[in-house]
Amino acid sequence: MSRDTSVRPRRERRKEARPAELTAAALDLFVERGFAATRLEDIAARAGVSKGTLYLYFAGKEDLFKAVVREGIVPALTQAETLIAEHRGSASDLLRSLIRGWWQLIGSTPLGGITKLMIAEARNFPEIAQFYYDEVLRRARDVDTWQQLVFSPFIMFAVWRHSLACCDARAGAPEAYIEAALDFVLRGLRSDPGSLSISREPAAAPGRSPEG
Amino acid sequence: MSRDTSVRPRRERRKEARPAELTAAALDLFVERGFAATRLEDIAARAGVSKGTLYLYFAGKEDLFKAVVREGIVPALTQAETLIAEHRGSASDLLRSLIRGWWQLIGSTPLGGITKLMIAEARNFPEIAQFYYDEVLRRARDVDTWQQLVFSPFIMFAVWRHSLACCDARAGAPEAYIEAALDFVLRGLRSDPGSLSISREPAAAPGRSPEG
Amino acid sequence: MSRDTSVRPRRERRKEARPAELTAAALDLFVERGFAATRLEDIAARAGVSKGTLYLYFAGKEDLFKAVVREGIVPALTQAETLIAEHRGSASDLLRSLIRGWWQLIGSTPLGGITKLMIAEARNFPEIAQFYYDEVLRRARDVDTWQQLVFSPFIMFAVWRHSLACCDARAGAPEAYIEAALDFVLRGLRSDPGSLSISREPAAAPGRSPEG
Amino acid sequence: MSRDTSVRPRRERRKEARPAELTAAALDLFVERGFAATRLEDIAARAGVSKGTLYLYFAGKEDLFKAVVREGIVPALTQAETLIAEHRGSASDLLRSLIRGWWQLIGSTPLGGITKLMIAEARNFPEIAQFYYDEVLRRARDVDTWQQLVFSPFIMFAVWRHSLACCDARAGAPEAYIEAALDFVLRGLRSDPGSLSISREPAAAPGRSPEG
DNA sequence: TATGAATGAGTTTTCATTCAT
DNA sequence: GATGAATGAAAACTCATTCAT
Repeated sequence: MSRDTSVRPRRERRKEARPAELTAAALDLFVERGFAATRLEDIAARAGVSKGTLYLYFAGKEDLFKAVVREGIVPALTQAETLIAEHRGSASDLLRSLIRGWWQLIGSTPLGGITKLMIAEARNFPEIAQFYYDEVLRRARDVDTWQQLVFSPFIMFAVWRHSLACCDARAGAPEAYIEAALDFVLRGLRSDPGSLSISREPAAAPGRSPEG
Repeated sequence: MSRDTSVRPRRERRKEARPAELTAAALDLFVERGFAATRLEDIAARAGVSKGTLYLYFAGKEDLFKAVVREGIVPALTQAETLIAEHRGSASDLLRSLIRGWWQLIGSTPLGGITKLMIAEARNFPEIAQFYYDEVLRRARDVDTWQQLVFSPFIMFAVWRHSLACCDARAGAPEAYIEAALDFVLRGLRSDPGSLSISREPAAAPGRSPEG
Repeated sequence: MSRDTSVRPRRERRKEARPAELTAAALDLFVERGFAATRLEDIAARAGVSKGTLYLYFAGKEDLFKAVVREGIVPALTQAETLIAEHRGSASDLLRSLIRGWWQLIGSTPLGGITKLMIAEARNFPEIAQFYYDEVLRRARDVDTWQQLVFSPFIMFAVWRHSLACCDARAGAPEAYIEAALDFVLRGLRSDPGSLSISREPAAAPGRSPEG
Repeated sequence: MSRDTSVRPRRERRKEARPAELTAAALDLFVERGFAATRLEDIAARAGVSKGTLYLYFAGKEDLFKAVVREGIVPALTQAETLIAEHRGSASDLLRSLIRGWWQLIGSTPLGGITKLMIAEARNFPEIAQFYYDEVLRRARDVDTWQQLVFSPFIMFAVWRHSLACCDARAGAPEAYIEAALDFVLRGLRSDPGSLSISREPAAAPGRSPEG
């Protein structure tokens, strides 16, 4: 019951929310400035707490960074897996659903910045990069080169939004881009039946057109 | 002419080469670790000079960073412009030439890291990002959405090589990827005559197939 | 009388015992790590209370420290004075009784660490050091140089047990050491009649052998 | 040639002297306040340098501490060994020489504080304590209990000077104490022929009086 | 020019102390 | 009374920058 929560003392409610508030603040700043250039004090200020409070929840800057990446990735993975598992329909429909779902849950939210973050910090944090690689990228790359081609316009777009987009005066219509990119990618795949094998079902078997 | 240089006293030769040696060392480290996490002392050490020497050629860390980006971009631009200007043939041939040239001169060299660097530092260095955007990206984006789609596999690939590639055990054959990506992209463009307008000549006018 | 206490509600009993539980925990940790290196949180944890509770009984870290020293010293002094006052017999018997009593009540208990604590912190807490000096050391030193000589083996031993003893693999038999030291010291005093004047009575007058 | 040194640039001369200047300053403050309560900035100030300079010579506070102990102990050991090796005469003469030499080189100098430092910090720095124990104390303790008894008046005295002595208004005449203690100790040993075995020569064999 | 010792401002981190619950 | 989340002053440590040599 929600009444239960509303009765809880404010302090306690805060204590539970704090880690998420802190990682949210940290995500924004890490994505914007990078790990080294972000001051812990700024993260704390953005989360509305003092410097010391941060250390009640995280062992240090690096630990906070890891939490940011982990928390940013895991929910996204769950979503994607649900989407794929529940999908009934053609492979190209699946791709469309996946990308659109990604845009809603990740691409258009602060989580979209994680990719930029990983790109920028991968070599400074090999373990985290490995984790990201294993959990997020490996499966896609397991299949074949085409996966990279298929996804790069979308990844590129997410990274762009968190870096050089600030130099681009034109507002841009993200959704329009996404749709155009989908068309483009599906056209690129069309004459290569069997190359679209995101779903691991026979649906994507050689000889079968991705359009189903 | 080159004999002239070889006869010069070593000191003098060194003096002229210094800035380039320093920016080369800085490029490597900035790309690997990012701006904030790179220590000037490490750059100096890699260039084989002392920390103080750096200040004889650059006003400070930020100045060095700007020099790295500028020196990394300008020659690439010159090359690309030459390639485009001298091109005689179909638009899709031009694209192939451009990408292959880019791979040779930029993608496969340390300069390929500049893109990652700009992605990571754009928001910390708005002026440099603007410079990069104006000189490198604007023209391509001036035309239409398709440009992004066309280039993202290649940009993505370059960025990849300087970040998460370290987690990828498989060696990978860069050239094979480039060629596959070219085919993919050209196929994506095929049914949209007129959308390929990289060269600013009538060659890319609507109604004309990229294949010529 | 003691039944009275055992009937009291647990809370209340706790309340009265708290200060002693806290100083006991503090004594252990101050002796082990020194004042500055001991965290209030660790003391609280060892006493089984929260950090805040400490402030209900002591004004702060320094106040707690003073209480530890005071509580550690006063009972010992009372004991020693009782022993001396009640003593009937030779001066050397008194010394034996004193040292053996000290070992039972102080040397072999956590209170033995107080000496080490005072040695380590005297210059950081001049007032407490002065208090310790006035109450514990002055009288002994009032007489003459011999006092120091007589007591140093025992003081040394107590200090040792709380510092470098941890490096000594050999278990050691404390009581044997104490007895050997007593013999040694009494022998050192023997040819110097009158030098043993711990008790402030004429018993220790010149010309009288400590053996009586 | 001393002229050689005098010609050296001031900077360089300084660089060589710095570590010793810093450990000297650190010794004073560590002995006075203990490790945890001593601020690195105070050490630097006492040595006449800035905080950062300290880190050019020592990896951190703990490293500096180790250097202080090591540098304080090693020369003392060398001296003691030379004294023992060169000694010709009775065992009790050797003891007198040793103690007097110790007083001159250690006891009366800042190095005398090392013992207090080790007593206070042994449990916080087990490795250093072990080093101190192995190098300084083991040999003496290897023989028998008597060693502790023999040396405790002197050790105690050194410790005293660096802790509670500040509470003692009376100036005190150190040398007089040392001499009195020597007499006392030798008397304590006298009736136990053979127990004085500091020198490892037959001179100290059982049955032979320490007086030779 | 070139060096590298020295600096000190800036950042992370710790922990005694407070106070709302 | 008791708690423990929150605070912020203080201390360790880093590193861009300066400057005497």
